[in-house]
Amino acid sequence: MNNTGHMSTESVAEKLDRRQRRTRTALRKALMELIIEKSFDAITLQDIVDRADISRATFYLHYKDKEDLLFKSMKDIYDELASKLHGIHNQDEVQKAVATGNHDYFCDPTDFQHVADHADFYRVVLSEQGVASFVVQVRKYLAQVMYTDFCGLIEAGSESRLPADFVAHTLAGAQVGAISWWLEHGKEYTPEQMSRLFYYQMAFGFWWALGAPAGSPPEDVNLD
Amino acid sequence: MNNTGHMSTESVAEKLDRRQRRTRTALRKALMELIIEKSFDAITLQDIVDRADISRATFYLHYKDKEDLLFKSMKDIYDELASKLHGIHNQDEVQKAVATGNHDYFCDPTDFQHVADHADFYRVVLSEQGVASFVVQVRKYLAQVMYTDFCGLIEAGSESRLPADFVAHTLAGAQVGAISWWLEHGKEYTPEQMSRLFYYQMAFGFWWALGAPAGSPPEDVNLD
DNA sequence: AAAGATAATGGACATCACGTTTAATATCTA
DNA sequence: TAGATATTAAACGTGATGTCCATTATCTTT
Repeated sequence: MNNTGHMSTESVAEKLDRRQRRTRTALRKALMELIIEKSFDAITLQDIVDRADISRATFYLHYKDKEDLLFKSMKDIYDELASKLHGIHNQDEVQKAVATGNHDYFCDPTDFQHVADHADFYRVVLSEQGVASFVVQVRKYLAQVMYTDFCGLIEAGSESRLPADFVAHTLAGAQVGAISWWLEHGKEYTPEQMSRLFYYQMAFGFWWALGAPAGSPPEDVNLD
Repeated sequence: MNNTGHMSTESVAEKLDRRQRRTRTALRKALMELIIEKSFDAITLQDIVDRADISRATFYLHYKDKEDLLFKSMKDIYDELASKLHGIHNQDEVQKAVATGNHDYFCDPTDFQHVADHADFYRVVLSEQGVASFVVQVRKYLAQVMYTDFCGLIEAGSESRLPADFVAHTLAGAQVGAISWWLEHGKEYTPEQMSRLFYYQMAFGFWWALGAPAGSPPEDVNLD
């Protein structure tokens, strides 16, 4: 644990010794390969170093254990998504979108495109054989992004009928559900189509989605 | 693995030797205690048998490994939920509800009440320290229940604008998100209130939830 | 290209949890 | 009570873990 910095991989990769870069790359590649072959729990440290062709002693010079490797590997993918979403989802953008009536803002295929780019990884890691911490982290991250959106939306003048963070976490869960469904059953849909399905569903509700008569939603929510 | 039948626990408990009943009860109780104390991965088999005061040899007479014990223990809780939902969610009931305009049917606190009854368990097992297979199983189970509802709803005469199984999986994910949020941040809400929040959110969509102008939803969905 | 610095290596090691086996003991059911 | 069956402690082999060290390979810098 003497060489393991806390900086994001790519950004400072140049500062690392070429040998260290090679080691880390090989280990992460090996883990990603293995994780789409069998469940994370079933992967042994020896599996990883064998696949990477790195000695076990070297592994411990870089990572604490296989969880540590997993988290730092996931961070790469996670950062990629974050950087794609960065700059898009902030209160200014939301208010601009609302002001101009730009629905496309809320119907953005970035998320689904990102998942499609890492389909094998997400399919496994979000599955029953997957990693609980990752599933939950993804949901929380999405919830946070959505919360920003909704706060911007509310700032734009509307008065929320339900707690914004409740809505955010609910929608984040919905998106994880949609993604999981997509990876397992919805292969015929493109990322663009998925984002449209998802937006329509969440924006207008299931009565509309199912073409059923909803009755009038209440003007105010009374929880008593 | 010679004594481990496939039947649900309670129903045939009487047929087991009293000693076997005692052993299994002790082991399941021990696991449930441990699982709310630390992550499932961190629980060792020795922890379980120590807590249960059962010898390790005996454990293996009943269960294959700790995963096996977990799944059979979870099945108790799972069956409890299933039996509560049984009879409520079938196409006849849905059609009756739609025909009589009974919104309460879709706004049923059973799920949230069940979660509240096992709050400690769900809080841990749905968390980052939790068990991926359980999170996914719960979501899939809820999706299946909802799918039945929606098929009944569509049978009742409406024409769906979005794929019913997509809607089901999305809503199931949303409910998991709502439950997780509730267990961590929404303690002030009762199960009844949660079911109301959830119904309103999912039934009428986030534009309504946030009190923002939605514009008109499209009459038909065009995915091209 | 050489020298000094640093990383990777294989191998050995103690440790731990696992899963199985045994003969003896405790507890059930009939 | 007797026979059947479940539980038990103890010991064992196995395989994965994490650490250490002396040696070798590879880098970076000059």
